[in-house]
Amino acid sequence: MSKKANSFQTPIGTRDIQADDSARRRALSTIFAEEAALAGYGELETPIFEDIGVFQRIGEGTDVVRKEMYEFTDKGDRRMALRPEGTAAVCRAFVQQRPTTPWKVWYQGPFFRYEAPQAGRYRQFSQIGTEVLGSADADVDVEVIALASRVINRVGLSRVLLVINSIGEPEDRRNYVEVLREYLEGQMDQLDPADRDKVATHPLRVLDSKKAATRSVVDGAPVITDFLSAESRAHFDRVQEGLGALGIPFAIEPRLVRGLDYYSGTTFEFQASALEAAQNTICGGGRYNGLVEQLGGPPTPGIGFAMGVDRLLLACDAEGTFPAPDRQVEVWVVDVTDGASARDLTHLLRASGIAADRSFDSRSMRSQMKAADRSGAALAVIIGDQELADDMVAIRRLREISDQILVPRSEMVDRVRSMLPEPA
RNA sequence: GUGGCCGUAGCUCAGUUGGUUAGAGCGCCGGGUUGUGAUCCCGGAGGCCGGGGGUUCGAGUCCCCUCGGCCACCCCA
Repeated sequence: MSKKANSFQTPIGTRDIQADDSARRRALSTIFAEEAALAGYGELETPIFEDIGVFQRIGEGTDVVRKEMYEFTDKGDRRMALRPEGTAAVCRAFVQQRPTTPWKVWYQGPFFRYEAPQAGRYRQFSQIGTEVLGSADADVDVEVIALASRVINRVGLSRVLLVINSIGEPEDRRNYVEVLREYLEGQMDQLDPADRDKVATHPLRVLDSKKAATRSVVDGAPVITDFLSAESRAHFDRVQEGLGALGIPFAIEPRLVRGLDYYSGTTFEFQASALEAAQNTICGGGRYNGLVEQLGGPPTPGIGFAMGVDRLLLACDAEGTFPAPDRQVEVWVVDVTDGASARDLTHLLRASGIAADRSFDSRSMRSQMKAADRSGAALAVIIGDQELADDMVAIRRLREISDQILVPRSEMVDRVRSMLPEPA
């Protein structure tokens, strides 16, 4: 909500992500990094902003470049844009660095799209993804899909559907689009009015319309899979065979078209059925065999996917899985003298690898004990005037009724360690 | 960009047909005899009722504008 005129809040569609949420995101990114490393992928960091031309290559006709980019002119009069997605930047990096192929990378970070926010959609959002450049082998498609699948399984998501399709090579698609357009033009008056002008500009987009009227027309439409060349067909068959061999369930969806113009060949999406919301695609990707060339590189096949972190976590919430990790401290140091002991002992505990915290501002013992209890710490280390004078500390178990023990200050770390429960 | 719903304490909300100093729960701070928590009891801080304008003797309550939030379309992760 808007506050006083002289205060600020996050821009529309952005938010502050605090402790529990950020810890969860870090955990997800750790899982992803592990799986990527197991499959031989290295992390690639590209700039948050690039020359706007890099992103314009993802499709002059797409909304993403037409009206959703955060564009600006820098002080050197260069036209720049905040990155709206990851693939184009990875291809730019490939062209610039010319690594040996196959080049297998993964990336993570914030992306930006100027859209009206809604469930699972923000202006600054977070994606984790991979790209493989330089191999047209269908087994790469399988490997990439398997990686996404592994991550989805590891966060505990079970109600997820993998749908795949092949939209063929450009020639296949041109033939298909021609037939599709003819079909749609013949049924123009049956289509939902909102979809009619797409027939001329983006007939493929009509296929995934949500309008009931349009859907019934689309149900009878010719399917792309009937227009694939023998080569595309064989590739797609090999992908299906591979997924079957790895035990990854999937469904073929001939109407699955993806929104970015650079896609060709295999396309796929993981859809979370736990999400009632309109944004149930938690991961989407596919092949793009012409993008590197468009960015000034040699003809190079590529494939990759992007996972929407925000949506993935929404799906986890809906399934009640992947809770935020514990970030409780193990020991709370209560010091009712002048705070110097708390200062020194928390430092000592931390240096010994034990998570420790304390109260500040000379709170009363009662207040400090309350804080200790609330913190979730298993133990309280207590120092009063008596302990200080005797060079001792009291250690008390929290979260249960117990007596406290008195130990020499020099033995504190060892005693604390022995009283702490085994790390999980 | 279009449409629907909504905007009262840090959080979740209540505020009767417009009527005196705007409430609750949770949270926070302090206290319940001098140094001990999670229960209980007492007390306290904290709101120009998102902002601006209007109607009225009087507006958190009605009207307009604006900003913001949520959701949907569109698009996409």
